[in-house]
Amino acid sequence: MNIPSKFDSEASEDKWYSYWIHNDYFHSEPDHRTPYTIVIPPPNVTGILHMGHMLNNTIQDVLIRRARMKGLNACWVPGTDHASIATEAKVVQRLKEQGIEKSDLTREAFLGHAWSWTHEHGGIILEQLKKLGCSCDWKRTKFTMDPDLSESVIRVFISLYEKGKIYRGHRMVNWDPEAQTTLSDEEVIYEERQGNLYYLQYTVVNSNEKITIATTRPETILGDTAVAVHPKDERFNHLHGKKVIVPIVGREIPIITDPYVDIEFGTGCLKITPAHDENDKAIGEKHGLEIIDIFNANATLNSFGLHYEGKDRFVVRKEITKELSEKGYLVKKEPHLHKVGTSERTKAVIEPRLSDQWFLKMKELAQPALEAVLDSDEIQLFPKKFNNTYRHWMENIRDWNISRQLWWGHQIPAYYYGDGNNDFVVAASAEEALQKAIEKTKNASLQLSDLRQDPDTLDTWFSSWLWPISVFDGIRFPDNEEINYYYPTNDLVTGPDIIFFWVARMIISGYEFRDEKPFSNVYLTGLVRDKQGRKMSKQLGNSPDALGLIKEFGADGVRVGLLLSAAAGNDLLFDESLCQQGKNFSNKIWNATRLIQGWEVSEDAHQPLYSKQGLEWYEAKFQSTLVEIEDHFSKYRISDALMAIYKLVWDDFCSWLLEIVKPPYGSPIDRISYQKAVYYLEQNLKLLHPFMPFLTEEIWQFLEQRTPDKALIVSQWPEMKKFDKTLLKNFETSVSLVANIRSIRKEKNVSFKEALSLVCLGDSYAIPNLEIVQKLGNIDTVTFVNEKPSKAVSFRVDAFEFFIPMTVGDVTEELEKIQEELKYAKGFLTSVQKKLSNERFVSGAPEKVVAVEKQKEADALAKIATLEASLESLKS
RNA sequence: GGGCGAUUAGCUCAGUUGGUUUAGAGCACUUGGUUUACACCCAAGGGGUCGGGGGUUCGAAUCCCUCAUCGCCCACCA
Repeated sequence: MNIPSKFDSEASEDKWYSYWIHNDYFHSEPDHRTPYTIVIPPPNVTGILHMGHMLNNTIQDVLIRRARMKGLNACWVPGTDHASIATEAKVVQRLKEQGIEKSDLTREAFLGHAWSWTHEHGGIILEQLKKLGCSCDWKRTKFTMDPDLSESVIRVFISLYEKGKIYRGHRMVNWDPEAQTTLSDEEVIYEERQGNLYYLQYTVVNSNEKITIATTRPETILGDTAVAVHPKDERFNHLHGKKVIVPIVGREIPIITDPYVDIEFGTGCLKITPAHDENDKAIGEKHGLEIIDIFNANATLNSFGLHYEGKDRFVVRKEITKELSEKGYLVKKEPHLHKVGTSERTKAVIEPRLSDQWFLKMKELAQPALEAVLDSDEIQLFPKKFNNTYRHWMENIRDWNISRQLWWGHQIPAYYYGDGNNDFVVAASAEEALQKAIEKTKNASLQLSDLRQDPDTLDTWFSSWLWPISVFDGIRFPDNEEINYYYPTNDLVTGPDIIFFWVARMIISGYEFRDEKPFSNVYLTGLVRDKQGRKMSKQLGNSPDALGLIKEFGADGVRVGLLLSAAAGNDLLFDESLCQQGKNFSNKIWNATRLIQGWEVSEDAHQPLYSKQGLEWYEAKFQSTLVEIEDHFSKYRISDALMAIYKLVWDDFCSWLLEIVKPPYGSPIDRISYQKAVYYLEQNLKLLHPFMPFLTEEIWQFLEQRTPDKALIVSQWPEMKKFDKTLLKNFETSVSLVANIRSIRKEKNVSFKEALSLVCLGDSYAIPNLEIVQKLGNIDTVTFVNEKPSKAVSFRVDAFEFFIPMTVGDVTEELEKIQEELKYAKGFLTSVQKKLSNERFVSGAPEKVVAVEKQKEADALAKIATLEASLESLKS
């Protein structure tokens, strides 16, 4: 069969992807083999593929394909996450566009809309992953709101509640006024913003004295219930126990003393608003202050806002500043840089708000997870520097606010039967809840209709933290075959941005629910940035269209482009030229195949010595590279592994081996060399396959002569064998000779077509791979002499001198070249001798090191002698 | 405010516990190339006082101190 002259990536991608699917190569079932498992970081169900996903999933695919070829039972579980806030926000948005408010809908009706949105957009991203070539076990696709996974979440909630780990608390939480829900601490991003520090005067009751407080949020004075000063701040001693009047509101509030106040900051007087600041709340509790909440859920002011009622907090900030100024309360306003908490999802400014929420106690749960990473090394993070980040978070872990005021998600299985703080039970169903409620209250007359389920849902991460367990149904059936076989999984590939959200919590849940780690290694990728180092974002429009790239450069090209410069944990500055490089590489491999395929094989032809030498060398080269590659993989240095293969294929295989083996024009190739060339091409394809699955499968299937494996995807990864290192060393000498000859051709303008002679000084020097040198240098005769030829250009390899006879008009150039070499050699010798003449080096350094230095000295001396002799003969 | 990590060729990065050439790779660059796989190519080249300063050592890109710049994470200073 003839191979087409161009590689058609698009056609190949569709063809081989369907072929793999059709043959069920991605599917895994427990068997006698050792499992190798990866669970995908589930993307948002309605999300679309971006560069981060591409990088992340390419790495996973490389790992899983390689594992598959190594004979492991490779299982990559795909799936999606319901992403409560993000999805609910999108659905609310869409409804708004249709003129429907969420508040107009019943919970059931809203969920109906959310599900249809999910069905409409859900899974698009999984289809996109297929375009990339991801070999996920699609039959195992999971969604965090699948019935089995949902049931697992509810069970876990109940079990933690029963263990006393989950409690309901009235706390200051992070309120997102846009999504109108609370957020966990991790979902709040602090941004530095330019604001103002407002200095406001409060009049002391029954006095003309005024005190000045400083605040960044003048609108919150409406909720002030005290002014605090430091007990040791003598400026305010006379005011202890007095009261002041809050401007505009006219409320009298006490002056209290608390060491929390920083004497140095602002005026040393701090207004206390317990409803809207966590510290103020603490001080308020300590001093028994009144709590006045001035905001509605959407951060407009409520009736405590007086004439500002109904207006947004930021509008009020402006307007109240004006009023305060007009009425003379505002002393001054100065610019002030401070951090503002914003919502990770909606970007809205977070409002600290007091409310009843569900919390998970973390301190004890975190302990085994902390030890697994930092003490026992049961779980390793790559790169290791993230251990510190991990430690810091785990050691300072705070209780996790797991309730969200959303409808899209897992509804909290708590059922209220009364209005008291404790009038609820936690149960898997309403019926069960009724039983429990009756037992608890001893009130047999309770009806289902008396129960009211908590309207809140659980934080999305409260379901994804179970992912490695729940996808194998290990929560509901802790002893099932699948969980026992696939768990713990092997590698997790994700971004460092979700190390707390997800990675740490999965480790926690793994130990809590399975008493075992969820995975052994965590590969943390970097962020994909644009060429200028900016984060890729929709607003900047600097995020390339993922599928467009695949179309332009081929999935293989894009994969290679992404991986070439993606060291673990390092951000990747993405540039399309990287994909171009990947595409060029595809082209190179394709053409190498075409070359080999085009050879005519002769059964009679003898194998030339150069082919034999070349193939023997390549065997050694391949093996030494394989060692290197395995080492890179073991350290998760994926890009280094790829680069090693890239050089092996491009330089060693194409530029050297194929040029060596290539038969002269018009001649056929001998059978042995041909078979070996094809064999090594196949070996190369195996190494390449995890990185470039489509191209390699296409070529593999083209080759007539094949190893017994049917498809490359399930072929066997090359075995490591012993190899002869001297072959490599000798070949380097040959390479050096060839390079020198080529260099001389270029300098002297001698065409490659013109054969040259090579003269070697000395009679017994065995030039390694002489036949190869002759072929690649186009050398017709080689002679050994004891006298330097008079008309020739020279070069030196190791300590030996070679000549290429030719009429040299001007010896100046030759002289300069030798002098240059001499200068270098002498400089080198000096540095070596400096070391050797140092008494303390000779006595202090290890013997081996000294011996090496002595050898260097001897070599340099020999080379200098040669060069000087050459100079002499040229000058004479 | 605290912690962590970086700083090596024009760009992106290697450089393993200090010692194999006077520091490497890929890309880019320069020069030459219509040889019968590939110009998405071939060949040959140029390019770095390893951020600055100080120290330890026989020997430092590598260890210590210090300064500078950048990045990330964490933290309740109004």
